[in-house]
Amino acid sequence: MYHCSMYSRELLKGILKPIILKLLSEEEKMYGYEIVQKVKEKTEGKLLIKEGSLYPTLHALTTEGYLTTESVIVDSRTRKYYSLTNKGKGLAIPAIQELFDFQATLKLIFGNKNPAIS
Amino acid sequence: MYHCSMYSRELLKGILKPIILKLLSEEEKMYGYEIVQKVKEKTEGKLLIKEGSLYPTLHALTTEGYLTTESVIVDSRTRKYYSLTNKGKGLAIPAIQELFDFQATLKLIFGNKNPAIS
DNA sequence: TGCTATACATCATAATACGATGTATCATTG
DNA sequence: CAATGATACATCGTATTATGATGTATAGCA
Repeated sequence: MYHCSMYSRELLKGILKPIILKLLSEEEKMYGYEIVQKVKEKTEGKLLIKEGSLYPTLHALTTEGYLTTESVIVDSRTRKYYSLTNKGKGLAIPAIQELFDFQATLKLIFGNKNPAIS
Repeated sequence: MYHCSMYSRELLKGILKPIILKLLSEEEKMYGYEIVQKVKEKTEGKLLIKEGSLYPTLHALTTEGYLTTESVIVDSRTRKYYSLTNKGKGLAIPAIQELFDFQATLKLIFGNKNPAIS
């Protein structure tokens, strides 16, 4: 079997990068802590991004050229704003589409709520 | 931060076990190859379970007491049927519910198809 | 004869979310 | 005033797991 899922291996494992890309495609620029709060708010507390996941991922996306950063001091605390580069916007579109499709595919399997367990 | 997502770490990484549990809660008993085909069929070819993933997972679920097996020879080829134990049914219900919720939560973030990229 | 489908299996690897841990400031509250 | 919790960043080792590669074997078809 040479061929794979329509969905990349990364997607099946991880939804963090797509989430970041999705939020940044809606918000222009955001800082790490804000992303954590936004996801919490959007998902009604059901999805809590961990710092140990988020910051390394933001760094990775930046290193790969998908994000740029801008540091701002607010109330003596550092905020590191992230925004999509053009390359990042190019990545965001298929990534978001992919996860949208993935969500729809899950529904094909898990759509009906009540399992038929005898 | 002591507390986690509503969703288990396993879920965020893997959807294979829930898929198996879901199918076996609908079908009574299935063999490995049949599961691969069923997922392919249900998802219109978008999700292709790999043998390298499926068989080890079936073995693990069996070892953990969630599945029982029954081997049958059909056309000189072995079919190993798997079915849920009572313990397995107990696992299936929350696992399916969890993935159903997860799917709905993804929709909260990725629900609107068109990203607002300027 | 070779290819595809059926049908099982194992193993090493790569990817990544997380827990634990650390630093630092500010606001609140007993 | 001291303690707590929220804000805000960071790093690192670990555990988990889907997959590719590989192997065995039968059946059917071109």
